Amino acid sequence: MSNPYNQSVMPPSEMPKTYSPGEIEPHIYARWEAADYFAPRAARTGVSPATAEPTEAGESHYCIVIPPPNVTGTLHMGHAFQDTIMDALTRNHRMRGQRTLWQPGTDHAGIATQMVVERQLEGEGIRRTQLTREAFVERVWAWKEHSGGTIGRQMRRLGASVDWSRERFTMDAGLSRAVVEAFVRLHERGLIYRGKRLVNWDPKLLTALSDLEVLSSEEQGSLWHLRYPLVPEGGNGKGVAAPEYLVVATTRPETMLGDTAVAVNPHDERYRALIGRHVRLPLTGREIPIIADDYVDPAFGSGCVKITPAHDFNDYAIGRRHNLPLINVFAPDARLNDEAPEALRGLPRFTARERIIEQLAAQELVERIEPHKLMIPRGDRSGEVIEPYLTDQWYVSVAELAGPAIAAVESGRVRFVPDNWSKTYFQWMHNIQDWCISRQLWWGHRIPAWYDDANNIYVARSAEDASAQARARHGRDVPLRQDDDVLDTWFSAGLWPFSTLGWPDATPELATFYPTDVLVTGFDIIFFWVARMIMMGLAFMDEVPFREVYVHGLIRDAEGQKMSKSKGNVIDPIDVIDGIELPALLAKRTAGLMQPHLAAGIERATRKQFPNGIPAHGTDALRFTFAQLATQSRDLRFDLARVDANRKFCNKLWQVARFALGALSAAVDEAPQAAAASAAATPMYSAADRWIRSRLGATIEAVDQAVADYRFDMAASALYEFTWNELCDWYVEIVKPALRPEAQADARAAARATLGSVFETLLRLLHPLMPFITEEIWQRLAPLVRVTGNTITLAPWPRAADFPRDADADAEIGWLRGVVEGARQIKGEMDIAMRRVPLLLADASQSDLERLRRHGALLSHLAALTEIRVLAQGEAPPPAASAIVGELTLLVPMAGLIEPASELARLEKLVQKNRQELARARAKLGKQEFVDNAPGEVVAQERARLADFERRETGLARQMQQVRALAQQGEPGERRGGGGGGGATRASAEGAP
RNA sequence: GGGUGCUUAGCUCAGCUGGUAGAGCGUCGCCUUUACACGGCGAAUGUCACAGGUUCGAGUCCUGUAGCACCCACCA
Repeated sequence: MSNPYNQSVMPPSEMPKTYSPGEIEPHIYARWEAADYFAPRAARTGVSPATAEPTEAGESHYCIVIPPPNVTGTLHMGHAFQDTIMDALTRNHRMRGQRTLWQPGTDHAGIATQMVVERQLEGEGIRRTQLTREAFVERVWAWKEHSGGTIGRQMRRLGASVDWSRERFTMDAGLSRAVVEAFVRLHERGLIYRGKRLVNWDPKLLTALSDLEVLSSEEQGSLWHLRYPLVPEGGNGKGVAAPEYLVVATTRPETMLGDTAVAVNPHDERYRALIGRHVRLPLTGREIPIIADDYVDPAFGSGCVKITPAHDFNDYAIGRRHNLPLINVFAPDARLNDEAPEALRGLPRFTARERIIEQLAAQELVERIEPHKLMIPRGDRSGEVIEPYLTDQWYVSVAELAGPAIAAVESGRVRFVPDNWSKTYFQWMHNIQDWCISRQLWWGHRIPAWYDDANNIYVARSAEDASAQARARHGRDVPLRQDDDVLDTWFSAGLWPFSTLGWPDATPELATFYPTDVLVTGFDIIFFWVARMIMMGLAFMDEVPFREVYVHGLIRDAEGQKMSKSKGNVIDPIDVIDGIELPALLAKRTAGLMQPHLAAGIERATRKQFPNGIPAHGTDALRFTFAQLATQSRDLRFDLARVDANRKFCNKLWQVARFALGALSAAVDEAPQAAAASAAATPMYSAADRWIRSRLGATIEAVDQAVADYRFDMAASALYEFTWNELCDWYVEIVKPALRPEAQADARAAARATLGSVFETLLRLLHPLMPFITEEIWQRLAPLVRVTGNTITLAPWPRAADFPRDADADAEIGWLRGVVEGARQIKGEMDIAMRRVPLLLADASQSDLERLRRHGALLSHLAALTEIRVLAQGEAPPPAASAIVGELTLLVPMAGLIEPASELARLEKLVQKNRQELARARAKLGKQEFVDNAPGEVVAQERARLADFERRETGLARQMQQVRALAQQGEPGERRGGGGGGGATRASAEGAP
C-alpha cells in the first residue's frame, strides 16, 4: 500500500493524551499537497444524491473561484472565515465524488499595492516620481515576489484545499491578455469611451476614482455666508431700492474663484427681480450672471447658490443647463492654479480657504459664518478629501451591460443567499452610473489605447495592431504613444471567474467549470465585484459567472467593532491558531500605525483584553468557530471564548477517539477471526446500537440540509450536539459494559461494529469543517474498521440512507434516558450524585417492566444504583425522593441520605411548575374553538400533555404528603448519613416505615 | 431623502413553512466514575423592544411606534 501515513501511525494506545494541533496540522497539510489530493479528479460514480448536480453529459462537477486577496497583503479574519466556508463546501463536494475545483489566486490591487510600495520608497527617502515608470513597476514586482508567498502560507495553515497548480494572479500574462481582450471587445461594441468629465479626483494619489471608491461621511464644517456685490443696472432708477449685494451660502468658499454664476429659485420672490442681472465676483472682479434654476431650495441658506461648474457635481449639471463656462481653479494636487489672483496662486486648497475668508472679511464681504454639518467625500484608500475635477478618463457605458445582469438575478439564474441581498443588488443596478475605469497609476493593466500626434485614439490588442490601424488611417507609419493610465483593479477582477479558467482561450477547464457553482463573498463588495462579474460574465461568456452568491456577514471584534489597524483590535487568524505572547501581540498592534499617538491606548486595551497574550487553539477549533458564526446576521462577532470552547470540543473528539481506538484495537488483537466472522454475519445490534445509528442518520440529514442552505452554524450545532451529547454522553457510556472482555461476545461484536462505523462516519461528516483532527484520527481508525483509502479527504461523504431512522430504538433509549435522568435529578439535587443508591419503581406498566428487564443492568450502571426493585401491587413505599417519568414513578429511599425538608422544597418547585403547565393545558382544551379548529394532531398532543400533567399532579401530591408527614415526625433522616454513622442511620431509617 | 437589517436568559446568538422558547460562554451545587477536570452529573435565569391586528393559537404573519446599525443619494 502506498498510504503516505502508514509510517506515522502509532498504536492507539500511544495516542497522546491530549490533542496538540500545532504538532500535526502542518505535516498533514504537506502530505495532502504532496499527494495532490486537491486537484480536480474524475467524478466518482455513485455520487451521493443529496446535492450532486450531474450535467447533461452525466458528469458531476463543482467549482468555486476564490475572491482574490491582495497579493502583497496578509489574510485577515474575514478572509479566514470566508476561506473556511469555501473549503468546507469544496471538501464536501469533493467527498461526494464530484469533480471539484477550488480555484485560487491573488489580485494586484492597484492603488493599495502602489501605495504600499510608495511608502516603502519614502522610507528610503525616494519619491515615486523620481523613478521611471519602469523602475517603479520593477519595484512593485519585486515586492510582490517578496511578500506574495504569505497568503499561500496562511491558506495552507487554514487547511484550504485549493488546487495550487492552478494559482493565478491578475497581472499574469494570461489574465493580462484577458483584460486587453475584454477592453477591446467592449470598445468594439461601443461600450467603452473616453471623455472629459467631472470625476472624483484624489489630489493626494493624483488619480481618478470610481464612485464606489469614494466614501462620504458627516463631518463638522461651516456654512459661509458671502456677499457678492450686485453690478448696478444700466438704466437704474426703477423706484425700488435694489440691494447692494447678494448673499450666497457655501461650504467651500475656496471654489468661489471658479464661480460662473449665482443661482436662485425662479419662484423666489426675494430674488425674482434680480434674475438676469449680474454680480461682481469678489477677489476676481469678474462679472457673473444671476440665473434661475429649480435646483435651488429657497429655504436653505440665503436662497442664493454660487455656481462653480468645474468643482461641484451639481454645479456642473446646472452649468450644462445654462451653458456656463467652466473655470478650473485647481492644479491636480488641489493647489490654486493660475486662474487665481496672484497672491493666492499655489496655495493648498484649505490654506486658500482661510486666506480667501480673510480677504473677504477685510472687504466686509463675509456676512456670517455658521457651524454646519456636511457630508465630506474621501478616498477610501488615501483618506484624502476628494475633489470633483475635470479630466479626460475612460468609462464603461454600463446601461447595456446592466440590463441582462438584472434579468439574470430576476430570473433566478443567479440566486443570492440570503435572498434579500438581491434587493440591494437591484437598487444599485437600477441606478447604475457609467464606470470610470482609468486610473492615473503606474501599477496595473495599462490601457490598450494609443494616440497619434493629432490625438486620434487607436484601441488595439497590441502596439502592432494600433500601428496598423494608424497606418490605415494615415496611409503611412505614424508615431504612436500608449495611454499612460492603467485600469481600475476591479476591471480585471470582474473577469476573474472566466479569466482564471483560461478565457479568452476555449480551455477544457472553462468548458467544465464555467459557470461556477457559488461565489462566497461579503456584502461589502456586491457592487464593486459581484455586479461587475455578472455583467462581464454575461457580456463575454454569454452565461452567468456563478449560480449562487452566498453573502456572509462581516467579522467584527467581540465588542462588535470593525477590526482595523487604527483601532488596534485586529486579531490575526494565525495567532489564534498558533497563539502569540503578549509582547509580540503588542508590537504587532502598535507597529506601523498611521497615527502613532493611538499606540498607548491600543496597548492598554490589548493588555486588558489579553493579559497573557493569545493561547494556541489550532486550526480546527478556529474553523469550527467560523462555521458557528456563519448565521445570516450581517455582523459577526468574533469572540475568542468561542474558539476556546471549540478547542475543548476538539479535545473531546480526541478523547473519544482514544476510547474508540482502544476498544477497537483490543478487538483486533484479541480475536481477529471472531471479529471478521461477526462482521460478516449481521451483528446482534442492541437498542443503543440502533439508536446511535438512527441519530447519526438524522445528523447526516441535518448537516446535508444545513450545507445546502449555507447554514454552517446549523451544521456545526448538529455535529456538536451529536458528538458530545449523544455519542459521548450516552452511547459511549451505554456501551462501556458491553465492551468489557467479560461481556457476551455477540453484544461486544455489535457494540464494536457500531462504535467503529458510527465514529468513522462521524469523522467524515466533520471533516469539511475540521479537516486536520479528523484526518489524524481517521488514519488511525480506518485500518481497525477495515476502511480502505489513503486519506479522509477523498473518502466518500456519509449517506443518511445508510443510517435509517429507527423509531423503536429512539423510543427505547428515550425511555432509558428518562429514567436515568429522573434518578440523576434526585441525586444531583440532593448532592449525592456519586452515591450508589437503590431505586424503587412504582406504577410500572407492562412495557416499563419489559424495558426494565432489558435495560436494568444498564440503568444501574448509568444512574449508579445498588439495586432496582419494582414495588409489588399495593406495597407501601418507604419514604423516598421521587421523580415521575411518564406513568412510572421513580423512588429513591431517603433512608438517611436525604433530608425531608430539602426533598419537600424540591417537590414544591416541581408542583408549582406542573400546576402552571396544567392550568395552561386545561384552559386550552377547555376552549371549544381550539378543539374545533386546531388540527386533530395538535389537540391529541395537547390531551396527552394534559394527562401527563395530571398524573404528575397526583403523584407529586402523594409524595408531598408522605414526605411532609415524615418531616413532621422530625426524626430520622434529619442528618445526612456520612462517614461511619451512615450505616446505622440508614438501618434505622429503613426500619421506620 | 431612499433602501436594508437588528431588538429573544448576565453575555454572544439560534429558533425552518404559526402550536406556547433553545445552545455556547458565564453563574451556583456535587463529583478525581478505568476516553476526557480541555471532564462528569445536576440546578437557576426569559411579560421573546413596545402598541395594535389576523388567528382556536404569534417570538414566528400584518400594521404602526421607539431605539440601534448599515447601504445608496448631488442639498449649496
